[in-house]
Amino acid sequence: MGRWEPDARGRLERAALELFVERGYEQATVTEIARRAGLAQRTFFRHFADKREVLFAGARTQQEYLVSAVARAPEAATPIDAVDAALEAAAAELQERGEYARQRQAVIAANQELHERELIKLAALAAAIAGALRRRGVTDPAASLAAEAGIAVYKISFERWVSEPGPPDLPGLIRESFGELREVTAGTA
Amino acid sequence: MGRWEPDARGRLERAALELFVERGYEQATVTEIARRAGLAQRTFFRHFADKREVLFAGARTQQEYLVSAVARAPEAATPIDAVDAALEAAAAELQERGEYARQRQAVIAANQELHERELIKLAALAAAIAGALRRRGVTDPAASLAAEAGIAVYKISFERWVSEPGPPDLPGLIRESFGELREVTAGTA
DNA sequence: CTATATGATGGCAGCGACTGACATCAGGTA
DNA sequence: TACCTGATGTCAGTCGCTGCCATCATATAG
Repeated sequence: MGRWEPDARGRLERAALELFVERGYEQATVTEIARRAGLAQRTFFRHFADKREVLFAGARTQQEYLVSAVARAPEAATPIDAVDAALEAAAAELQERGEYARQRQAVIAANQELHERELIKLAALAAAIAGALRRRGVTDPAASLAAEAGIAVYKISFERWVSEPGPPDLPGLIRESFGELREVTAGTA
Repeated sequence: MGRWEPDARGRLERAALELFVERGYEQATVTEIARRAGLAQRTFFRHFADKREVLFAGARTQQEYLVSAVARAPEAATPIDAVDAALEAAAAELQERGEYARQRQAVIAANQELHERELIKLAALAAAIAGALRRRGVTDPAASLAAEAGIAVYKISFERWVSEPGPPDLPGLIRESFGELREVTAGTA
């Protein structure tokens, strides 16, 4: 075997998730993760900006997917419907890697630092979706509001999905939550 | 002067904000902050869990205020109206310390770590508001959705408030944004 | 086939955030 | 006066993270 086994980045991601599951995020040092992947600590930080980032490598792909999904929604769709459709599509993708997603989410939920990182990724997602809506001609603050509301719906739906025992379909939960949001905001005043 | 000057915590908060404004969050070390407050580095970490937390000391007070404001909303108020009223009241309080708020927000906006911490504080706020709504008899997921939607409105309104040159009233911006959220979510489907 | 350029990696020193353990001091109390 | 309690100081040590330079594998030029 040569000095450079292929897919160093992927090996680091898998080694990290393994160690985080085995003994928790804080108890696993970067040096250990790198060693398990057959690499040096210094190399870890060449692939990931910091220790948390190793769990969020897929965020960029997900964001690009969501943005393109918003862009290709029917021209007649309202902003909120475009966001709904995009999130349901992304949820369907996610659900196929259900086991990985649940394991990863358990690690994140057990650690505040990771929760913070997740929130800022979701905020970036909201900003990207708002941008996609503006490119559809939606003006602010409607674009930002639709995007943030969509992310709120996604957060709540995802929490219900991981917490519930059986495997209900995530897209369905998202659709329901959008409906409930409509009822909640339709109030008086 | 005695060994223990009063209000060590407050001195640390002020020294930290000063240094962050002067040369940025990352360039200011905890040791420097403590020295400017006339204390040792170790004492800083007895008052604040970590370096970021020194900027978020008021979050707990704000959360208690919001929860009680939701609790004392008229019994007939819808969930979203209760959240609206609470946020407008909190915004009025905040606006009185407008100069401090803007300075603090500038520091936070310039640093990603601080932005992350702010987001998790807002998420905690949303959870607390949802709890207050449940105590009013609102069931989930309506309670969570109303709370998250409210926080989304707050985020967007606050951003507009700090970015705009003149000093428009923050409560008014929040009220407007709730109205726009209603229009956005009222879409078809 | 050899020399060289390029990119990925390793090793090391060092800074700053954070923590545990122990000593010290001010103020109150028996 | 002796003691107790809480806030602070000091010190050593771990870990995340970075800059710097050496090293190795592969590709390409010659």
